[in-house]
Amino acid sequence: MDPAKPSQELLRSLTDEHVLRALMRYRRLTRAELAAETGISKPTAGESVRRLVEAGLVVDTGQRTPGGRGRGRVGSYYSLAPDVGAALAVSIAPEGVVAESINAYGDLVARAEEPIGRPARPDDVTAALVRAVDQVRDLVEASQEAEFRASGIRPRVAVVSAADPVDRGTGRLLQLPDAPFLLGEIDPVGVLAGRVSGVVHVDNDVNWAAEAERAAMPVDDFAYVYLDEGLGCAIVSDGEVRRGRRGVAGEVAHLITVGPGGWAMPLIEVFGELGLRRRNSTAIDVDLLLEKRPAEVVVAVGGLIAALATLIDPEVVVVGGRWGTHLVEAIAGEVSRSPRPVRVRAAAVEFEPSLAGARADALHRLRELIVAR
Amino acid sequence: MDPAKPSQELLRSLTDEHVLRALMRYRRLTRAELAAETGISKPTAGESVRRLVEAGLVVDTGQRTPGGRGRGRVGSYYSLAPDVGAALAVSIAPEGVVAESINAYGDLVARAEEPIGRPARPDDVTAALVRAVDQVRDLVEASQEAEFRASGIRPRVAVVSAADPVDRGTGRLLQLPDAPFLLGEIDPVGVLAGRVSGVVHVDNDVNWAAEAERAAMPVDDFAYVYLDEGLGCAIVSDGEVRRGRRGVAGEVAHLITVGPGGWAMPLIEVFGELGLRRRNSTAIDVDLLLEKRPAEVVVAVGGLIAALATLIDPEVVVVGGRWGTHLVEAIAGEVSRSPRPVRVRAAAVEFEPSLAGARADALHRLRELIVAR
DNA sequence: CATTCTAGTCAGGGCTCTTGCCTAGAAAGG
DNA sequence: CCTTTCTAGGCAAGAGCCCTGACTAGAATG
Repeated sequence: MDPAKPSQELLRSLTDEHVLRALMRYRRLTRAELAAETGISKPTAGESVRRLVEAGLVVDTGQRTPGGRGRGRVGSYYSLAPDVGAALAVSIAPEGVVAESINAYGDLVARAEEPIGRPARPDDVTAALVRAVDQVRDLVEASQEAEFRASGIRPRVAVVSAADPVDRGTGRLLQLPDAPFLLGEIDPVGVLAGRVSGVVHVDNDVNWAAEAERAAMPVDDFAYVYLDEGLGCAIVSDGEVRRGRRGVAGEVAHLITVGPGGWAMPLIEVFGELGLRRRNSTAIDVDLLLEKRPAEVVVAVGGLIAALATLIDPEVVVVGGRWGTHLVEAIAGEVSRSPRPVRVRAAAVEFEPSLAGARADALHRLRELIVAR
Repeated sequence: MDPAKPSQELLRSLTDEHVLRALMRYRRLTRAELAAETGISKPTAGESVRRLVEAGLVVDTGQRTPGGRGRGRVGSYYSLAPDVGAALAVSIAPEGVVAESINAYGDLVARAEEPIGRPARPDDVTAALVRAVDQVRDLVEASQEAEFRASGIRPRVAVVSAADPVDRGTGRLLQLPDAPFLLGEIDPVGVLAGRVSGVVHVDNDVNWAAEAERAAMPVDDFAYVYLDEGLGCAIVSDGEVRRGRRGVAGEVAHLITVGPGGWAMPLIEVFGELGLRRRNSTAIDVDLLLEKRPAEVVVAVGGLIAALATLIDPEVVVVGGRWGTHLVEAIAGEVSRSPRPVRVRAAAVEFEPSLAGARADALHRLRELIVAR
């Protein structure tokens, strides 16, 4: 049965959920403010606060409404208890690992960055991941503010962005045949399992970048094309990132497009054909590409975007990645001359887009955990 | 706010919804059976029945529990009131129009078929649509069973399948440049608006066929490739048909694939190149194609499926349509030799797949209307 | 020091759900 | 034919949740 079973308990839990969400949003509220904010009556809101304090989810901050509000009785501010916990957001890229601890308000509690030497070997990447996460834990532990100390040491949930295809079922990084594979066979779930009390959720960095883009703009159907050392693509349909069966939707290296001379050819081979792949690596040589800016690359990407436009009918195609952002205008021009033109523009979220998406999801998951009990 | 506001009214409506859904499923139940089935207590279930009878949504059938059940007091059977209404499911294809009236149990109440002469001109199609729908209404009206008469004359919702691209916003048929366009500029919403008391929902026939396929098998991510006079493709991701911004996701005629001689070329042009398009029409000549079975067509479809596999990562690609079903094995063989093989099989729903999908959606929408009040 | 004004509580009441018991009434069995 | 058995449905009591409206506590204002 889809709809929840009707019961008084359902009502009560709904009330508590409203109160908790209001506190997540406004950080601290008096009982009266809670009632006004949630639309619940004052006695009911007060009763809910009493329950939640008893359950340890909400605390009296000790703060009182300041005189500045005018006359009247002073109110007690309540907020979420420190031990509702924190979430971990991690970005793993060839340049390095970034780990952040986020509390239920969405505040950044601690952050650590660990560079990775070139070329990135799987063991180095795993080691950097461990160092970054442990450093965040230490930072939280050393924090002066007691409220953070209790909450962040062992995150309740972790969300990881990785710059390679990720298996949707296992969370492991996946080497697809002949496609750029930047990090190697990392298993973030295994590494983090002991350091997180709950779920470790891993996904591809482009999917997270698309998630950040989605949150930043009111478009329900778009594609995010990521053009950097690796090639990536994320699909947002009906307002959600669509990952496909195994989670490798948008792994476009093998998409057949127009190659040099008009031949049909997989996208990744275009770069090989033009001598734009790094020696001893499947990665694209971005510096060389930006120096030469070959028209063939623009045409090939145009073929990719035409395929996206045809198959998923996006409102707009967002282009990101180091060389993607540089060539976005040439690509848009190429697409506008195709038989099915579609709007093309550069990504709106420019700073750490993948981490931004992972962070937003980590916050969302943490809040769900708190509300669900 | 996402979660519903807690209130006593919410509980009551949830109870009523449970009762209504149980009646939709089991057709007739006594109060005691309703309580057992929904898990709600007897007095509450009884009270809900009283409310729903008063609201006119439920009626005492007059039937009583037969002695066959053993001793004990006889119970009264309740079922949905006849005037909860019916839904209309319509399929518009070049061969003709089929219209069906469906009641809230999912029973076929009436059905009419109207052929269309070749070639199908827009006016003929619209006329056939009108005739079919009116004939269904007359059949319902003439029905001996009073219960159907009251319910089906003016459907509460209509779901239409059309064998051309459909604009998601307006429900109109959409001519895409140079793609096969079989029916012409029909406006089913305009035609049916006066004949239906509620919404008229139109979508492409391949999307509906995919919907029927989805209901028939436990797969959340697949693509449905439809190969007939027109070329179509539907994408099911995370358990739902994804239509894209305008609703023309999967209009694959212009997808770039491998053409004769290895040249990159839009899929539809492959058929022109091979002389497989009908004279004075954008449609594919299916008989000729099935006679010649050119290897180039299999290769071109293989390119389409490779693009689908790459971009949306389906668990399986389902092939339907007149020549698709005949060539499915050759296509599967071609795909299995590609660098990203994916399972390919023929569609499971063979009889009127589009109508089956539209019918299921019509039923779903009708039930939602009844439950929502 | 009286007034004003707000946070929080209390009292009363309505509604929904549940449990447990009772009644109606037909079939089964002697 | 009468008693027993057994189930559908109703009734009564009670608990829980939410709401309205009134009241109390207590600080700032003037």
